[in-house]
Amino acid sequence: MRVSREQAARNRARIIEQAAVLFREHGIDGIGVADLMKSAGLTHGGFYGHFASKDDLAACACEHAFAQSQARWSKLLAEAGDDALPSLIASYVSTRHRDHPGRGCALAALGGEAHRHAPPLRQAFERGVRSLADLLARALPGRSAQARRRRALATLSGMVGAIVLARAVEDRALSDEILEATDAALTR
Amino acid sequence: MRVSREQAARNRARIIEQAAVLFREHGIDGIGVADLMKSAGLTHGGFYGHFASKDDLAACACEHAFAQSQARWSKLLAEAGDDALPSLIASYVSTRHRDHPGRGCALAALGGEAHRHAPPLRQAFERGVRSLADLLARALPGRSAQARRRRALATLSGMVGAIVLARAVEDRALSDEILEATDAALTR
DNA sequence: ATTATCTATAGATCTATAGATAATGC
DNA sequence: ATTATCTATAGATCTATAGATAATGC
Repeated sequence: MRVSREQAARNRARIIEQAAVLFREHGIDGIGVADLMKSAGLTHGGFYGHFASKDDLAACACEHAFAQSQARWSKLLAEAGDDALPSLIASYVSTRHRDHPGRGCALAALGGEAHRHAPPLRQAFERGVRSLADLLARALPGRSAQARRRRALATLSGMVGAIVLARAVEDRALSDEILEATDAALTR
Repeated sequence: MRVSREQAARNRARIIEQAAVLFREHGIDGIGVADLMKSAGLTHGGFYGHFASKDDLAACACEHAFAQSQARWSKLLAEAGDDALPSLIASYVSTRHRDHPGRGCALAALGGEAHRHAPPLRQAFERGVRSLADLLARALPGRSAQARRRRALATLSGMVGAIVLARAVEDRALSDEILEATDAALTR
């Protein structure tokens, strides 16, 4: 049963959206094409009409996830006035973010496996790091643009590392402690 | 062809050592039992005489990797005198570490996928975080033990995040910049 | 006799493709 | 007629197990 050209485009967008969630939750190697398509309400055979390969979709899904993060960060930074940066950091280094990888930052969810995948995916990660670091740099204090950029990259490292560690440990109390300590250090 | 009890114990140790390298390089889901056994010079059928499952080996391999990190950190901290902490941080947040995940920190290499595995593995990660944070806390300045512990957890977040991000991006210059900026911020 | 390892394979994946089907859009 | 999707499957994995083999260790 064929659908309209518009519906096909919506289907493609839905595959990407669902993949962006499921990849972040299970890892790129942790979920198959059949399950991705099922979660978009399609059968797996139709996949290759939309994407050249699973890695092609993975790159599109990461691009999508980074665009969402960028939009969210921009909005938070524009809204929050003087406390913009601390409130962005607090919302990133939070139990809510830790507990919902599917809707969270792709750097934290998939950063560790990015280097094992094809160039398009790694390039999506690079653009993601650049754009998110740029947003931080604009919001950070600092004499020169270079000093702000350096602080931005270091801050991003702390944010990503805190979520990775908080998700990795079993004990909730230790996990909470990692988040609190990192938040305090970065907003100091 | 059977081997002696001692040789079997050495074989088991070699499987764990090799697995600790290969898991950090390829991810736990990224390498199979057959390849792990081959790299230890054995056939895959013998695997289940040594371990209950692949996840059982993964927990042992992470435990082993953390023990190595702990030994390395202890040695660095004991040797380096006053500059102990900055030199530990510099050796962690380095291009050398970034470029050799197989011999590097398991938190950076496997932290992102730990939460998708069985409890024994996550518990190994928890013990790893605790022991490495303890070593940092002892080397950090700070009025109270609690303040040192908080600074230790935040420092660990920054170290792990820097390696994750530096490995994820394609461009070497950006990758180097992430490491330098994080090193500078953490040793400031 | 026990047991560490080997060969062989079952059973369950997973990516990708081939060909059929049926609705769109010229 | 074109094409988006479906069914079915090829071919390559991967974990785990069963049974055979051969050397150790009582």
